[in-house]
Formats: sequence, structure tokens, C-alpha cells
Amino acid sequence: MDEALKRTDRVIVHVDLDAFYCQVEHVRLGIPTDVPLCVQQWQGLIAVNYAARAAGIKRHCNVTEARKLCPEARFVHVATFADGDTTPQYHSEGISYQTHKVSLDPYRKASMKIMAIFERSCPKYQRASIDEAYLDLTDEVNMRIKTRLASSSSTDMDDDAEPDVNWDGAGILVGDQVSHSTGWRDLQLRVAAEISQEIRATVYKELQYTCSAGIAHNKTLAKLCSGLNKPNKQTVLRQAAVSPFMEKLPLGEIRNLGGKRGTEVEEALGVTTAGELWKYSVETLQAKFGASTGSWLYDICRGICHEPVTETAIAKSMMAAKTLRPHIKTVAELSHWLEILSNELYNRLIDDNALNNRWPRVITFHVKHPLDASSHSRRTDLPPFHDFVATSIRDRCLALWTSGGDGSASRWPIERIAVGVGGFEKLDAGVVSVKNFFKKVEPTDEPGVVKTPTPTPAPGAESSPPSRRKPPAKATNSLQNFFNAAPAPAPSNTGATTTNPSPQKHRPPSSSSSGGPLDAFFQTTTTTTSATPSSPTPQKSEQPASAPGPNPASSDSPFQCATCPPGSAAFTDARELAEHNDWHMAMALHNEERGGGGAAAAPPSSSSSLSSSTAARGGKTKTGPARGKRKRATTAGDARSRKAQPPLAFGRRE
DNA sequence: CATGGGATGAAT
DNA sequence: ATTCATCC
Ligand SMILES: Nc1ccn([C@H]2C[C@H](O)[C@@H](COP(=O)(O)OP(=O)(O)OP(=O)(O)O)O2)c(=O)n1
Ligand SMILES: [Mg+2]
Repeated sequence: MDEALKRTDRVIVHVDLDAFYCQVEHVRLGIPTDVPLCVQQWQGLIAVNYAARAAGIKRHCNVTEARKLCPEARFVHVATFADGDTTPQYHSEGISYQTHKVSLDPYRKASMKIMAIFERSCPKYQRASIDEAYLDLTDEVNMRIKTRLASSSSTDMDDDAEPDVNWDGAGILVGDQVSHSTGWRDLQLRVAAEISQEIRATVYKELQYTCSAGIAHNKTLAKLCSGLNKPNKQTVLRQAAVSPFMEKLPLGEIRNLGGKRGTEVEEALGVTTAGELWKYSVETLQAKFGASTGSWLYDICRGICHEPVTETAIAKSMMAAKTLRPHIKTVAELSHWLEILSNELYNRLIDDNALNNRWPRVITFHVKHPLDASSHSRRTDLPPFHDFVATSIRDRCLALWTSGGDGSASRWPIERIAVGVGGFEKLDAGVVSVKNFFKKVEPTDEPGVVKTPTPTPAPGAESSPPSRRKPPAKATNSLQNFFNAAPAPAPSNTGATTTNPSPQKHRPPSSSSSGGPLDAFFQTTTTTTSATPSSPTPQKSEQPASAPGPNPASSDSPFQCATCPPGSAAFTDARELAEHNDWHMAMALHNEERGGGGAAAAPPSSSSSLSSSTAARGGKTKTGPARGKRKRATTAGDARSRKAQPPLAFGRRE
């Protein structure tokens, strides 16, 4: 028994897409992957496919150099927001650094589809970046082993029996490319390699993306491994090969040692490889680099890493940034770019809300000045959701800028700005979080927040120039497109996957079978002693609670119209509220055109706001959704609901 | 003025 | 709360 316990370990797979952005463009444009292709951002390259790498093109090349190296290469520029656009588009010409803002949304959305496959293949997965994930396959692997041992005849399980492992088809082995070995750990890795093949095959079949994988006993080794045989291959690092591998490994290739810290270690000890660290005691390393780093170093240079796969699936923050060339020097310019960033974040937030039912609490505004080494940042609360419009973020940042309590605030010129949102909170039944939405109304609101329905100042109306510009124009519906493409069918899936979509916990194959020594054996190997993988509850935490009827509209819904009387216009999600706000906007424009006359029709207290025309969203006019329209618990049938369409059009610019 | 845009977690 | 460091 004791002996058996020592013979298994965690099994971790690290998956990394090959030339990720390039593959997204290959698929989108239907270009064969043997065509050299680079993803271009302004004059630089941010991704280079393997055919182009063969020609010597690298990421840091600019397009001119790259074209020289490979004249046949295709250069695909990332999607951008053109001058006044609120939706990103792929442009083939006229892409101006001065006026456009890049959008990486196509890659984020592709990433989500990939991660969805990972998730249903292995619930214990960690999104490590836009194109990487760690999968802890320990449970699934052990279950498969157990099942096979139980079903496949004899070979009773002596504690001493070492299983035989055939490496055929497992991928590439680090070190000796043996075809056979024995041992429980190797068997685990072999089964994980098989699952990894399945997952990669699923990704390719459903999305036509290739990826590489590393299979090892911990995250650090798995990641090291995945990059070893890059295009479309997987690599296994057996325990027996760990030491020889680590011995020659350059320190800087280990995660977290690729920067200053790595060079610090190299210079302090005069070493360049992990193996050269072996001769130092923990105490020595701790004395030189601190207790925590010291012991981490001691372990990591031997290929030991206890870091768990933390189940993080969605991003914790969102950011939009622009480097300004030439540097800007006026508030008008700052406002212009802030509005563009604000619009982008607004739309991403609406999408995110529909998917994840959450909303951020804080905005962070970063500014970098030309001579400063780094940027500085300030943060503030987001406006309450019901007040939130496309320009809210812009206005918050401008307020932050002009009222810089920080002495370094209002300096010019500015080289780069970035706006981030974070501190997401579930909007759901979150008893506590809902309260936050009512805590405060930003602009000089009078005390009786709840009592003054009509004279509500249109949020964001203050700083907007009078000119109303930009007819709605584009009405593309990115979210709808996304949903149409998203639901991956996933027919016959092998073993590791189930047909079960989204958040459901993954159920192992029925067979529990066998008993005897194996059960105890595997039970203990699944780290968390009491974490029985067979917890019954399907976990069905739905939120019908906040789904009110037709009219009543739960008064505690965070999706309330700021213009309508309190409690009279509540919605089930951000999109519905946004649409309702469009109605107000349309009415406002309508009234304005008619010389402002009386409120036209149905919804109470038409906005009245005059200059607010530029504030909210330049919606399509779509005749007002009458009161009855709002509310409907189901958003599914509402596929027609369009994407938020902020107006933008900050007058200037020629 | 010339890598840019974006995310995470630890340190301060 | 803000900056730093690391990574993609
Ligand atoms: N400095 C960087 C590094 C990466 N990326 C983007 C473009 C890449 O396509 C994607 C994934 O990064 P990887 O490091 O995984 O590189 P690739 O996936 O492009 O290539 P590889 O096949 O080596 O993984 O992230 C970026 O914008 N800027
Ligand atoms: Mg990659």
C-alpha cells in the first residue's frame, strides 16, 4: 500500500494553439495553412504562421522586412474600429494608425470556443492565456485506468505489479524515445496522452485549429513540454526523463524566470541552467532570494512544481488601450480617444453580461507620458448599471483626469492611455451586490433618488458637444453572429468528452466496478482526500428568482431604466435595458427634430434631454418597443435584439 | 516617436 | 489603491 501510493502523481496537460491569431485568420478567410501568413498590426507583426516562419519571418519583424523575406506571404491586418465606428471591421485599405483602434475581439471569441471544448473535456481546467490552458486530467486518467483494469481480465492487482506501458501513438517522448516502459506514473501519462489526442482532435474537427500539448506531472513541466515540438504535436515528459531534461534547461525558459528575476539568479550565482542550481541548498537559495522564492527555486530547478490547476475560465478584467502618435496635448483629443475606448468596452461589457451575468465595479484609467518610464493609474467606481451608457467610461475618466487629486494628474502631452474595468460581480441573486446598484447616482443627483422620476438628468449629457452626428449606419450584430456560430455540436465524442454543454460537471463513465486494493489506491491519489468525484448534486443554480412577470418588474432588478419611474421599467438583462434606452433616444431625437415639442407617446416622461442626443446610443430608430415589450424572461427568442450601438461622433476630426 | 494591445498576480 | 513584473 505505501509503495503503491508513491507510484502515482498528478497528470497535467498544457495545450497551446499554434500561431493562434494566424489560424483564426486562416479559417476566417479560407486560406490553406501552407500559405505563409502573418497577422499585422499597424506596421508590425503580432503572429506568424509556420510556413512564414520557415522563411525567416519573426514576430518582431515589420511588414517591409517580412515581405522581403517572403514576397508570397499574406499579411492580414487585425480588425479595427474606423474613425467613428462602433463595430470593428477588417479593412483592406485605409487603415490609419491616427484614426483607427485595433480590435482583438475575433481572437477572444475564437478563444472562448476553444476553451469551451477544454471545459467539457476536462472540468478541471485553467485558462492560462488567450490560447493556452492547463488541464488536470488526474481523475479522468485514474478512472480510465481503473475501468480498464477491472474489465480487462486477470492481471490481479498486486501492489507490486508494475503495469506495462506501450508508448506507440502517445506523441513524442522527451529523452529516450522508448517504445515500452513500466510503472504507474508512466501509465498515467500514457492515458493522459491518449486523452490529449482526443481533445486536440476535437478542437481540430470542430474549429479547424491545430494545437500542441505537453503532458507531464505538473504545470511547469507540461508547459515546457508543449513548446518542444511545436506545430501540431504533443510531447510527453516521463518522470525518468525529468532530471536529464532539467539539467540542461536554460533558466530563463522556466515560467517566471524569463525576466529580471531570472537574470538576477543567473548573475547572483553565475549559473545559466537549472542543473547548475542543484548544488545549492534550500537554505542558501532562501538566504539569497527570500524564503518563498528560495524554496520555489530549489524545487523548480529539479522539475518539482506543486502549483495547482486553478479553475479559472473567464477573464477577470477587460482593458482597451491606445498608443497615441503623435502625442496628444488637449482635452478634446483625450476625450475623443476616451470615447472610442469607452465605446469598445461598453460593447464588450454588454456581450460579457449576456454571457456571464456580471458587471464590473471599478474603472482604472492609465496614462503614460512621453518621458516617464512607466504609466500611472487611478481608479474609480463605475456608474450604477441603470445609469450606464456608452460614454460613461469616458466621462468617468475625464473626471478622473481633470480632478486629479494626484499631483501628477493633468500633464501633457500624453503618449498612451488605457482604460480597464474589473472587480466583476455577479448580478444574479447576489443579495449584496444588487444593493450596489442603488448606492449612488453620479451627477449631482438630488437626495430623493427614488422619488424624482422625470427630471432625471440624462447621464453623460454634460460634456457632449451639441452636434449630433453619425446616423446609425452600421447595425451589424456581433453578438448574434457569435451565438450562431458558438454552439459546437460535438457529436460522437470519445471518452473524455460528453455531449453536455456548458457549466455542467462532467460525469465519468458509469463503470465504477471493481473494488479491492484499487479503490483505496486511487482514492488517495486524487489529492483532496475527501473530494469524492461522485458528488451527486447536478448543481442547477438557476436564477428564476429575479425573473419577474410581464409588468410588475421586480423592483430590485439592477436593470432599471433611469428615465422611467422607478420600478416601472425593469429588465431581465443588459441588452433589454439597452434596447429600451434606445427607444428613449429615438424619442429624444424625434422630439428634437420637431422643435422639441411635447412628449410624443407611450413611455412615461420622455427623456426631454436635448443635447443628450450624442450621449447614449445612436440607435436605429426601430419604432418604440412599447412598454409591453420589455421584461420577458426569455432572451432566447429575442435573437433580433441588436448590439449596443453607441453614437460616438465627437464632433471634431476632419 | 516607433512593438502594440492585453491580461494576471505579487509586491508595495 | 497603485505599481511592478511577467507573460501571450
Ligand atoms: N507579444 C505577444 C505574444 C503573443 N501575442 C498573441 C499573438 C499570438 O498568436 C497569441 C498566442 O501567443 P503564443 O506565444 O502562443 O504564440 P503563437 O500561438 O502565435 O505561436 P506558437 O505556435 O509558438 O504558440 O498571442 C501577442 O499579441 N503579443
Ligand atoms: Mg500559441
